Amino acid sequence: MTIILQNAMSDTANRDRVGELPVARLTETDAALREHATPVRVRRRQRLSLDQPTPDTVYIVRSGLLGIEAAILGKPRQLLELFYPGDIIRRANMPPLPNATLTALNVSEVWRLPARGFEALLAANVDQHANMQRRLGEQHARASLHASIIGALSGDERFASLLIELGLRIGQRGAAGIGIDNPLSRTDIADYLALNPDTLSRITSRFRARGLLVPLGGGQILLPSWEELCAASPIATTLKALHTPPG
Amino acid sequence: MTIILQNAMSDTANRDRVGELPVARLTETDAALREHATPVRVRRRQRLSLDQPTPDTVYIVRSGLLGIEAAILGKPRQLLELFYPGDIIRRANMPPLPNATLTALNVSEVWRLPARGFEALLAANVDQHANMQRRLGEQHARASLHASIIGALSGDERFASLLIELGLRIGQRGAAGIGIDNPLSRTDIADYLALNPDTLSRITSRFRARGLLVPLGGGQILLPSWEELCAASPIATTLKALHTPPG
DNA sequence: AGGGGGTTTTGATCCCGATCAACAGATTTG
DNA sequence: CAAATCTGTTGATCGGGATCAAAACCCCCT
Repeated sequence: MTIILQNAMSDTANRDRVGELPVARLTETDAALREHATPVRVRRRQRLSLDQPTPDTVYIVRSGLLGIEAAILGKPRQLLELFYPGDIIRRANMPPLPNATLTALNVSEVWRLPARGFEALLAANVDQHANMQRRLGEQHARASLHASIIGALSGDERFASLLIELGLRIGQRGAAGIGIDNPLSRTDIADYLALNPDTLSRITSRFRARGLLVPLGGGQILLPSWEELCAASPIATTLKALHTPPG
Repeated sequence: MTIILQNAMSDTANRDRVGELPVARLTETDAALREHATPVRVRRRQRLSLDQPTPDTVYIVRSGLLGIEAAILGKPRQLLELFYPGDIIRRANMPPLPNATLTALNVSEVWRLPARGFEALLAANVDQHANMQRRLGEQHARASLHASIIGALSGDERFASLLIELGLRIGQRGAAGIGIDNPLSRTDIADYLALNPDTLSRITSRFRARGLLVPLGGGQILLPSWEELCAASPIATTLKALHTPPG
């Protein structure tokens, strides 16, 4: 089982992804952006300033996974949003909470460009503008859905929803199920789902017992039954719509 | 106390608002939009379709208060987002949940325009584009903050946060405190804060006992002590930043 | 005044997830 | 290798909000 999965993962070229490609494809749109952008490679856990160097910097995710962390007063840390390849990150789109920081949850590459340059690029090209508008719209929808998830779903349902999201985004279909490489840490997941780590641990045990989740060492997990997993989340179809590219 | 408040409210021209004007001012930007838009006047509780008549219709709020309602499966109905004058509403920015509908929470006026026309307008005018971009960014930030509120704050803190938001947006400063006219129904508030009506009732009783909230008949409420109210929410400063116009 | 239907309130109880504490691995450090 | 530290697990207990049911209050009627 493990071997099959690792084969699938080492074979980067042929892997049959469930969701989007991990690295955004380089289209003409990207090429135009690229000219004005500074590529930044970040390691795991590295923080990116949102207020430096220019007042409003725009980041575009090329590969990897990033997230916005914030904390309210004496409340536990929260992971407000996850960013996947193609996503657009800017301070103005995030709540002005103190200590809001952009953190790489995995080794990632982002393109940094000043807000002015970004706006100018959009103005110059109609297609590009529509494309970015669509992406920003999707991200808004995801933020809104996240509130819905946290507000209405039980712990188990929230966790199932996250697994579905990760499966669609960074999952790789193997013979034994869908494998996910290098996911969030336990604490990250707890902060994202507004649960505490203790509770999350109980939930994962329950999922393991139900056969929905198989931990393979090294931060890799396997989802043996996609159908059952989807049945465990009341918003599976919505997640599929939001996390699968329209193609 | 009541008399003072009603004076303040009947005197529409001179009222000293805490937050934004209830009706967006008619700037040049608006004038350009106006040419391509169909004004729609809606009554309380009226629903607006988001998928009709064109696949992606854009609404711009001119006055009043609207909200997105949605429900997950057997879960209780949720109020995902509130829209104030100047806000931009489009289907693509909302999660593709079944039964997601745009509802007027108060008598309102919106401008309806087809997505294509909206995009074309933005492309034509740089200032307009920047302005809309800023508004959409703010709305995204509010959606994200809402997830944060629901995920991290207690019932009392959530309610205090909502009162602060409403005070900033539609509150009117009077001698006895800040008055709010025609707020959301009990159920609306509960759905927005991800609480159930029973719990919300207990919270309001508590607020009344603490002297933070005075109900005046006819859907009007009074916030006698703005400072104490702000102290009851850990995100008061963030709310002020998001719900006060930069001017 | 007296109904009648809806909403808000209140009381009693329950349950999910938080909290606290102790322990087990894993990783780092001397 | 052992000490230290961080992360994840498990058990016991607690509490905030949910749930259910009944009473009180509104508002509109005629």
